[in-house]
Amino acid sequence: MAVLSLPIAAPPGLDNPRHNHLIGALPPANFDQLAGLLEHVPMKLGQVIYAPGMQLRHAYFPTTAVVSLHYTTVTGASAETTGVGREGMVGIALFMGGDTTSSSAVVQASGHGYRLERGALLRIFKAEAPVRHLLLRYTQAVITQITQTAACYRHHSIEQQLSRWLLTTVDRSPPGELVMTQELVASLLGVRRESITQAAGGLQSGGYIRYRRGHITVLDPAGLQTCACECYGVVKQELQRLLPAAVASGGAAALA
Amino acid sequence: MAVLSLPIAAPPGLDNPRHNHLIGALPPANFDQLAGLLEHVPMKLGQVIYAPGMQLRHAYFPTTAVVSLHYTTVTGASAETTGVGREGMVGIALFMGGDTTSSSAVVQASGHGYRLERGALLRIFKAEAPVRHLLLRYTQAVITQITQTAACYRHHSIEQQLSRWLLTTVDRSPPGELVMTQELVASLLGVRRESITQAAGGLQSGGYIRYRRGHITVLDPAGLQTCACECYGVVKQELQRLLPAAVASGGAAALA
DNA sequence: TTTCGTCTGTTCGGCACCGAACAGACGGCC
DNA sequence: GGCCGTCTGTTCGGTGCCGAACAGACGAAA
Repeated sequence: MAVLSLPIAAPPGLDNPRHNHLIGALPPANFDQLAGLLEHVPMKLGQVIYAPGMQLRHAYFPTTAVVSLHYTTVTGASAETTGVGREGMVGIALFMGGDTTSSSAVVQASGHGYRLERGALLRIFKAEAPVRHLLLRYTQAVITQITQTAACYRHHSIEQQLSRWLLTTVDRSPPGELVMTQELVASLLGVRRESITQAAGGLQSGGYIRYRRGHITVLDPAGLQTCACECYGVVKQELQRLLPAAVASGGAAALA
Repeated sequence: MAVLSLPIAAPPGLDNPRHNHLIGALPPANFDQLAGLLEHVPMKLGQVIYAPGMQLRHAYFPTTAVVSLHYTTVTGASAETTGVGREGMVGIALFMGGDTTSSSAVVQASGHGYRLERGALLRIFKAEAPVRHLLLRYTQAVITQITQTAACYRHHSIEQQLSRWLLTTVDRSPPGELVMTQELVASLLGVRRESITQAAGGLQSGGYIRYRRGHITVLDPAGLQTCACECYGVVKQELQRLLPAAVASGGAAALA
């Protein structure tokens, strides 16, 4: 995966930890505890947040960046299991007690985020029940996402999966077009680039999306949802059920 | 899925909560707290522990039964995302805060287990840090399993997946043959019954397994592992790393 | 404007798995 | 021992995706 030097979406001065929905959903007292400990970080396309077995030292809370969590097989093939944008965090394994995972986390769309040092996270997770509940409910939502991804990989067509992935990624990203080559999308979904070309061609001729050389725009989210499998709606509804306080800024498409 | 009336493996009198590895890994003080609250229950093939959206009232700790957690699509197709035997528990959503899931849990091999009422589980989860740590580390292992299943569904052949599934299921079951038709295995893996017939035929002629009308015996676990993908080893190793105290009774095959 | 690298579109054969239909065989039950 | 339901084996065509190879097109940089 090539590391490009793209313009960063939001200038640091305008960014704010509360733009991350988990941070924004914290009770004021807990937010004040954390505010001074959060470190603003740029997150660039291709940057590896963690690799399999790597000891995590920080949890990351994206504001404008999007991170892909995926597993790479011994033969080099890979498949995304879930993604993280402003609605979530990277580094669940820290408070679950494992400290590492067999997956990797790579930045899939450049942007910004905030990170929190491991010790500080564990301290507040242990001491503050509201924070613990928030993070555990988010983890439950992540489990739903991975579960749905597994079923989706088994039963749904590439066009359905691409539609779902586009809708989900738009929900996680700042408004506007996605900066994303077909090659990258293919490697995230674990399929050939040509298959994405074909599926995307179909979606484009249907008027749902538009793309040109690495820039994808979703024109008709509601229509795109009719091309997607149920997985998009299931995951989104579950996130809203589990974290109502954290999803104030709604996604692109209404629920089915 | 037909509900058969099969002979139950272990007579209740000989069963013991500690046969479940999570219960067995509890510190003595916490075990004593729980012992009187655990209710011994038979778990019969096909029994639905929970369905999507159903409010959970108990967590289940199998001793000899095996439970399959799977998602069913709107078109009726299904795919297992993880399973639970004596190494784990059913009902993670209770302490994660969601209370329900979009998946189902169905008994895949008859046997026994113990169940714990929701309120009691939440009380001890909240009050006892050692119990909390144990259950969260188990949850982390489950996340690894679902992640691996997703990647496996994407990239590995049915024969590899069947090999992995057999090894995993043997690890979760009491010693001896598995009572399991090809039809049932197929519905768990989300493939056609004929595909299982073909893959199982290959494994049988290789001398790795033997089966006859619903009874499968793994003859050569180590050999079977060479037919399986890496997923089996990854998941097993991660379980051992996260829950060393709970995996005293080792599985069928040595790690690669 | 020209060049060149990257990204996208297209084609061809091949394979794994699907869908449906059917034959045979085991084993419980009367 | 014989019946019958269930489970297993086999076949056929169809299709979705893969693997590889190559042509064209956009756009940044010279």
